[in-house]
Amino acid sequence: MLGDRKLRILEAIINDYILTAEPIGSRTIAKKYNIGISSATIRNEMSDLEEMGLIIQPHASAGRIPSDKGYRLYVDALMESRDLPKEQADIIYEVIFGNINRIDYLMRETARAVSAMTNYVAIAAEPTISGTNIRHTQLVPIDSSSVLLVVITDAKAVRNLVLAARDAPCAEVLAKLSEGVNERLAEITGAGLPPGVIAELAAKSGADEAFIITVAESVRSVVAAEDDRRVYLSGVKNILALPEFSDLDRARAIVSALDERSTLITLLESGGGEVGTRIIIGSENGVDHMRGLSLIKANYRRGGKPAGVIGIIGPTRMDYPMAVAILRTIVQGINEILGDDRG
Amino acid sequence: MLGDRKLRILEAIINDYILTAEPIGSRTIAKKYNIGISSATIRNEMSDLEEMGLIIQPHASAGRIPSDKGYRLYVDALMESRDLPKEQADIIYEVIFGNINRIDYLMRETARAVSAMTNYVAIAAEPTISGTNIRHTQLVPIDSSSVLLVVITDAKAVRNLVLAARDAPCAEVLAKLSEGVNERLAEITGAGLPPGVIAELAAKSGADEAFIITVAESVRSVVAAEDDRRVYLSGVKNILALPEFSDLDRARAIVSALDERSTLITLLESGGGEVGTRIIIGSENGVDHMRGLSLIKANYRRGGKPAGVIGIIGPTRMDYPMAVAILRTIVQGINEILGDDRG
DNA sequence: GTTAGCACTCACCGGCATCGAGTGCTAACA
DNA sequence: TGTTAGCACTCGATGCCGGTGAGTGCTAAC
Repeated sequence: MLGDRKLRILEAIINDYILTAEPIGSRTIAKKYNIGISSATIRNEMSDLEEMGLIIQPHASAGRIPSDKGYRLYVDALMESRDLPKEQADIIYEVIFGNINRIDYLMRETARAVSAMTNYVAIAAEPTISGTNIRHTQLVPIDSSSVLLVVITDAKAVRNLVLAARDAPCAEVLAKLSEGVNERLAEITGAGLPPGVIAELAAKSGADEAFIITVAESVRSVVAAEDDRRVYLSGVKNILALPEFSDLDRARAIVSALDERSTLITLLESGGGEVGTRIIIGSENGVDHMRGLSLIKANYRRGGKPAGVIGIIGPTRMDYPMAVAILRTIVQGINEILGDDRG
Repeated sequence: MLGDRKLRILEAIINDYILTAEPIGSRTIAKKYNIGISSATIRNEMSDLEEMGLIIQPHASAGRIPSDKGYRLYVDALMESRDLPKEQADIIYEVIFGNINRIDYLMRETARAVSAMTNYVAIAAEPTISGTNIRHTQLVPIDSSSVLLVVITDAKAVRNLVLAARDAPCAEVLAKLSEGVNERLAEITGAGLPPGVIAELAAKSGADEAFIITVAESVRSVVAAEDDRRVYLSGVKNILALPEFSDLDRARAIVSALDERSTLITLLESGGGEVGTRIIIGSENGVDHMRGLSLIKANYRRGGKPAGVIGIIGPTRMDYPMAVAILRTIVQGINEILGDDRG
């Protein structure tokens, strides 16, 4: 049915299209990729491939381009993974280890490095808080009318929240209250806040009950805030440089989509949160404006729990082997850093 | 020299060009804006205006468009400031007060609201840390090998830094160390770190000297990190919708420029950091790719010190009165929140 | 000083012919 | 039966051409 020769022709079409972004004809294949058969034979095979839906003819007298289905076959069966050249891997590790102690820096610089290396769009996102556990909270005095609440999760994500208070408690009280909140984290973040806990915390710390309630609600709100994750995007300009988006309307649609945080998050959620590298081709993603784009994403983790996601967005004809190799190297590096959890 | 009639013609040209983005001819002015003189007379006046460099003829047989110099005159002398309709002001206040306790939320949502209301690009940035004073630091335990350092400035900006430590001190020690660091902030952030301070902190807290040095260096690095400010950008898509950027190359240049954090920061720095609203027209900004764009920016402040900046980026023919009105309302709202500093 | 009239310029648009890449089909060949 | 050469056909891209209309500058009259 799908003989070896057909596969090699499909591969040739895809490889050429990745390079040139132009429809490719039978004669070109025969000349450039010496498969040892004539253009006429290739024409017959291409006709079959088109019937199978693996390639498409954009208009009657043009060459063929791969369809989404064709790419799917390619990444699933044909593509061979590639190792990154050492220099590139070194750059990645340099970026990662140079930003160890700043999770936001790490994400930002990683996204930057990826977009620079691939010439596609890179996207990085922190994990959602909800679902993971809170490891620690801390109240920090700012001034007489405001207090900073710091929340740290198992995945080392940090959230800050400034609380307004009529008369903010002094540093000592805040320290005791922090301690108390940490001891009772399960209750505070749990379903129904038992009333006894408030009283207990008040007794222990000496803080106002109203203030304690504010704190408790704030901690809960942090956990509940699904959309409160930083998303880092880099390389939008690269998309505009691609020939397939020289149509201004398409370009506008893409930029609009990338301009919208919620779209990005939807995109990153698509295809689930499991481990490993996932490739989402063309219209497989849920976002309509992103038809001509593919997404390669990988989740990184800390202590077995998902800790964030990194993705590469490019045209469907993107260089999948290269992008996958880069993504794998990065996730490995980040896991290495996050993983040294000796606690 | 620059008679009243000439000014009215210039104003008509600018107003029309703001609306239509098309070169405007003498006949149109005569018909649409009944100034009471014929198109021939207007032609003569326009010829004079062009000689003065206030308007430009894009090509021989086209109408005139305002030059950067023309806009300058307009915003400096002709433009009358406008008050925002109540509904719009209400939206702004709602956004601001709905995000009081999250400085990053506040910036993000404000930028979003501004870009939605103006149909231009909105940009918001935290202040640089350096130059302002640190109000408080706090060490928070994460796990056995890492500690979170929280730094709060006078402007309520918060920075987090995860420190790696071979054996992280326990919560109690960290609390004492935090206290000590806060007492000695001036020395720690000052020019040369006196060696006695380290020993003193070690004695007081019981922490390792090596760890204390790490902490001190980290606090100093936060102060030194000029570029460590969050920049929020919203509405890039709006730029692409403008007719003047239907040329793909121009669009690419703009998106590239906006894609680059450093460009944005340069842009926001241009024109100094003083109070009030500042309008930077066309090529007056330092960034070359931004020739066709104007920036309106305003610094907001807390307790008399600069606390960040908000800007609107649009085409040179942007609706300046509207943008200025929106910006003023926002800055007022933010100052109101940040200003309630009873400490 | 203002206005009417006029010749001139030039971007824009639609129509038209040309060109070339690529296909599908048929017939011949191994 | 699979492969190949040849050929007519399709259709987007390119470039040329003339018409159209908006707008100007200049001159002469009011």
